[in-house]
Amino acid sequence: MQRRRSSMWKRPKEEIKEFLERKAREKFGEVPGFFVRETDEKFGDYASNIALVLAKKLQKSPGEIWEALSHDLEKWGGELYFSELNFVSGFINFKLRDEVLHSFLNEAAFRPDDFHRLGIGKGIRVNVEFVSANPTGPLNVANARAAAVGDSLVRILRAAGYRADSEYYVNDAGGQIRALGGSILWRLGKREEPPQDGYLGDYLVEIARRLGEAENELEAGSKAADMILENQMETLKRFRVSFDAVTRESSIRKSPLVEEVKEKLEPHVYTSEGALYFRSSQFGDEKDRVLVRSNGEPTYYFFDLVYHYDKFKRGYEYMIDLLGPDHHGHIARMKAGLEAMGIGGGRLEVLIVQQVNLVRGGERVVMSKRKGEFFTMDQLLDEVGVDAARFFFLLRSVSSHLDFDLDLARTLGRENPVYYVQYLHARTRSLLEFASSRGLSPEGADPSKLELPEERTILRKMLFFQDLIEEIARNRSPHLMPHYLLELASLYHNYYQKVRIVTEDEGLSKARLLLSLGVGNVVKKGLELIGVEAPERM
RNA sequence: GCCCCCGUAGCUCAGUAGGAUAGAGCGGCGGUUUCCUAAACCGCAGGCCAGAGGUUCGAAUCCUCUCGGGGGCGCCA
Repeated sequence: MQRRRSSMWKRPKEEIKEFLERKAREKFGEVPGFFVRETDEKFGDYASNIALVLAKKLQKSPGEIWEALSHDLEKWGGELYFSELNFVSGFINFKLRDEVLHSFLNEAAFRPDDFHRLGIGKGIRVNVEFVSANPTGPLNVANARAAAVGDSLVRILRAAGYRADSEYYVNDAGGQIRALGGSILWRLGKREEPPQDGYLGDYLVEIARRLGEAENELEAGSKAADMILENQMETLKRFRVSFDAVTRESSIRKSPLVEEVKEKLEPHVYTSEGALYFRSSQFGDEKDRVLVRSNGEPTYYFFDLVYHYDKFKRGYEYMIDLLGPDHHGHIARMKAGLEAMGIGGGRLEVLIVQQVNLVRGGERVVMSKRKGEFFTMDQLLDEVGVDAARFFFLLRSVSSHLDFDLDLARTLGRENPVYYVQYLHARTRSLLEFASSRGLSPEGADPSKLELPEERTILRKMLFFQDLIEEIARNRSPHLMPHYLLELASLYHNYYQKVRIVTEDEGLSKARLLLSLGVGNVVKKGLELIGVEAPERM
């Protein structure tokens, strides 16, 4: 990848935070955790609680802390950054100079591919594993949610400067593949009944037909799994999700790391009733777990440990796994295993992605997994399209159950948030086109002509885009992106309605076009980071 | 019984490494277009942040308990 031209731009929030931290340390020694973050417009642009936090620690009044810092703060940032600096009810409030906002506007307008990039990830390698569905059937809506969240998280981590990779784990070995194979043989008429834990969905009819012939369960199962995996990947590709790596359990089973993991865990195992147990309870799990069954077959858990060890060996500093709510019991034992192997449980972060309920006509769509009746990801995409699906899945925090309103997702209009945001982009583009037909462009515009309070509010919001990327990356909370975009869209739509952009005043028109270009670029980038298209026209 | 998630406006949800007067959308009601996209905008109404204690200068946010909804507790994955 080509190294991008670095810009003169420095993020005010970061600068302010660093300065406060340094100064406070000089004067008071250790500094407890404090924040600098965007604040309500009536207070300024950024606010910090450092005086409150230090006051508590040092048994002083916040006013004394402010007294000690204000002079240096004024001296350092008075020229560069702040037009106003004040101390209200314990908070230090910063109002940025308009020039700072204008400078970011130029970044957003004229460096549309780079204006959002941060260095906070410092090139740290992060592996994000998601979906990892069993290759026994089509992907469902829960997989779709995980795909939307995981893929967006990877995109945003990269924007923040992490070296993030996406990964898909395939459980193409073990009992379920035999069950799948048995189900295929049944469909091929080679056995009377499906296996007890077999798969009864109609999709296997087609798979069996394509397979044509199979000698035994295992052959049928593994070939069918390959076909199903291929179908899953096509669905994901359609959803604009691709993976940097697809790792198969079957290859993990053959890996030399199996022996290595055994050795690492050796000091922490014991045998009971013929099974090999790992003392995971000594590493924070609630009870010990079986690594090797009494029949000699290692458990899924064991291979999962090998798999994570493999990821670690591949050089990842952090491993983020997106799992379904039925896997929360898995977290403690995985961390315990990593801890025992000397990797450290802290390297593994598990995001439990809560369930999805489809809603149509105000009623929940009932799905019966047992009968093989479920709403597939493909059906969802057929019905609402990729953009709406991705946007809707991102709208809620992963820990919340999500009600997906199929009717709303297909609605064209204000009530459908995805169109509301996309429309903003289309609107700015068509505006620029219109202006261009009048010989007007944002090139060389003077942003200081943007004097309306509404304009400053929008500029401020644009500036927060970078802080948003930081927050999403740090807290693994991609759902903040659609919320931000909705807010920005609301500000601009409101402004557009109120103010004429292209007027007789050329200077002012150019400045407003510059603003529009910048807003459009921010929206486009924001949508791109969650995998949603930004149409030029609607 | 134990564990995880959730409980905030009529509905769906943001806000939870404690911070300033709790936000948004939808839905409801009432308005806006000779003008760059009305897939838009404006106004109004709507809250004991499930409940009770506690910690704190300060709690929707942290701790304890209770209630309600969902999910999980296998030598399945």
